[in-house]
Amino acid sequence: MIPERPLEVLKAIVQDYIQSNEPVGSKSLVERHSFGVSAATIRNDMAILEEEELIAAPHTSSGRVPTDKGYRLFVDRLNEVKPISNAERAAIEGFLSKSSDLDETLSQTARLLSQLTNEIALVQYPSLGKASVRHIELIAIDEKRLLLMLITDSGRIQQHVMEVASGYEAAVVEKLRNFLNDKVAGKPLSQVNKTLRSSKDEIAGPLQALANTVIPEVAMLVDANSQEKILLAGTSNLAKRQGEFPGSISPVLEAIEEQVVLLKLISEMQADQHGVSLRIGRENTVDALSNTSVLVSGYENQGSEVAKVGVIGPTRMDYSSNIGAVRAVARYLTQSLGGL
Amino acid sequence: MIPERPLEVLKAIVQDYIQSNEPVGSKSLVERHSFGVSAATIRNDMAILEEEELIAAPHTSSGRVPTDKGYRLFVDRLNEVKPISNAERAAIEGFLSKSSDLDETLSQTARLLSQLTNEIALVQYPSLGKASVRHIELIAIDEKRLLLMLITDSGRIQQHVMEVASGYEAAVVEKLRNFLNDKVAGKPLSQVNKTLRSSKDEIAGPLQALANTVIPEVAMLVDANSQEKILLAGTSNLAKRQGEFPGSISPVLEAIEEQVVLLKLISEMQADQHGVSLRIGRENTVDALSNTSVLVSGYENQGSEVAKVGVIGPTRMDYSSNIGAVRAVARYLTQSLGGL
DNA sequence: ATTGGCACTCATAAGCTTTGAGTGCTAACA
DNA sequence: TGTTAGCACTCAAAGCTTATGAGTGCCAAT
Repeated sequence: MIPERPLEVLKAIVQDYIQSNEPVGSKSLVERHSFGVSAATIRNDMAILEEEELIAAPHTSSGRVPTDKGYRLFVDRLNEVKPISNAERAAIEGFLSKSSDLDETLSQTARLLSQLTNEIALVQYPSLGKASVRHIELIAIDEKRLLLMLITDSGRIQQHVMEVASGYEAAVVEKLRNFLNDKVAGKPLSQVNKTLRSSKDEIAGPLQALANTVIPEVAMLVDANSQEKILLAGTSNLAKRQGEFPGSISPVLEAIEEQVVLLKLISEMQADQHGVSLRIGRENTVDALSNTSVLVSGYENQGSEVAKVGVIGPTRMDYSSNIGAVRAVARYLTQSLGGL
Repeated sequence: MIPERPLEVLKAIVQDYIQSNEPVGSKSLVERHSFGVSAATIRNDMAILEEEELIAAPHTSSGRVPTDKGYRLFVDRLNEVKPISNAERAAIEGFLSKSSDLDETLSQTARLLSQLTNEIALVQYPSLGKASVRHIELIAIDEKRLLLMLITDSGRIQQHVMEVASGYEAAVVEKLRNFLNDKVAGKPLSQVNKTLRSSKDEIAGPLQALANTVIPEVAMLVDANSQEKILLAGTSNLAKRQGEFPGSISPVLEAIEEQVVLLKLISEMQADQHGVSLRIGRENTVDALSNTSVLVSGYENQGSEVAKVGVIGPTRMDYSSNIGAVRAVARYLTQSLGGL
């Protein structure tokens, strides 16, 4: 087990390094913190930390830098989450109270979070997998076109315009709409397709033709929309921190823009005791993100988690503040969704 | 007037510089092109070009680099637009035929264009200012909530969930929907609010309470959605070209993420004879974009231009290819919208 | 366990020289 | 008049050397 003081030293190293972006040495440590011991003693402690691979020296004789493992221990055991300031709280409340629909709310949230943290913010759209159908709507647009809508209890609304080969009567459309809603309203999305398939036989007479056109489209909507979606904001924040990446930042940006990769990554992340989930450096299975940390928290609707919100930045990020910000934004987002 | 050969020299300089990203000198010019004259002669021509501020020397004795003015002359008078390759055409057709709804189509388009050009792609959502109402829909979600939808002929669908203080009856909702559609269907958005305001008096009896709640929301939807919106893709393409920007790229990214700025910029741009519009370097009024070129083309729906699509990249971009790509994508997008 | 002392390391910065692509100019040439 | 060869000149970039200094590891003393 690592004794107490070396852990304090690690904490100091992480804090100083996050602040200065310079490898931190024993001398500057004793100057900035009151350990009550000399630099030589700190050096001994640092040797222990290096032995444990919690810190590393970029060059034989330079200061030390936390490793991924060091950041991990810092976050898990040494870090106190910094609560957001009143000004920040006010900013969040002001921002989120303004927005009206889901799209608006989410994109505002992304902007807000990127401003609060100075990192790239990500906001996942409420996952349809966990949602239920609130309502299906079928609207005649003109003689040959129908608008099909799928509204979920998470507030997400999906629509699709479809061509109908032959004309149709308003009454038939009405009937089909009622039929569909009877069958699937309230049902979780995952069951919609099955339910519809098994009740196809119940449809008779004039409804049949239209139903044959519409039902596959409903299935398509459900499937297409199980495709998750992520919003990003604040890409320029990464560009500012160029220096913290060994090569170029462009592979990082590429990986982030590749939604599939990101979605897979954050879907694997489960909240810890702080209510957030964090992947540090190489803990991210994605190679391009080996110098970044991903920090997310879930937000809820109707009492259950529907998606994630968080930030991506260099491993050398201000975990204390960012964890606080992400948590706060997730909470306010949950709250704000309740009002939609 | 500038004589013929110097113009040819300018053309060669632009081409070589775009290819190599190195200031180009007289010797390498005569090597790579067959001017039939010696390097000394080319030097004389280059002196003319420099006199006209079409090229400039980064340092007293280095090769020359085109100025914004030089690029401008190149694009306007010397450049042949390179038609897209068959492979590219196939890619465009493949991509766009797949997509179903507007959101999907536009975000696919952005990705596609960024891949074709290796620049940042931008796609503006169809402007509502120019659109008309196709349909207004009012749907009961549950006892206290209504979903209001505004569908425009550009295919854009806007929705808003609203709380209704008191309960209401289905028949009333139905009546109000019909009333609204009678009044504004087919009307341009810009007239919706006025029309509704002036016909408020016609509403009587049980409709009135609900109408008083709904009509302001319609107005809000119309207004909120006159807000334009831009999609971006391929931000990482800029990061790859770091070197071509004097300072950091982050001000550039910031400016681009600031939608208001971008919208203003592209709204000022009017198509030229090629069907595209181009701002080179300082021609962009935005300071942060003084090292970038913005290239856009309009796309149409229902026979009239509804929004723009284009790319942003360093002034040293491949204008020949990019103009071709942007034009092609705009054309296919127009085509694809017709099918939605 | 802690400390002062000390030799050692090595990235960084500064100063210096070399290199070479490229220029502008001039005088000769067609 | 337009073109060319020749030449001195410029200057960024690359390479080299040296100086600096923050920081280390280790050891003997406390």
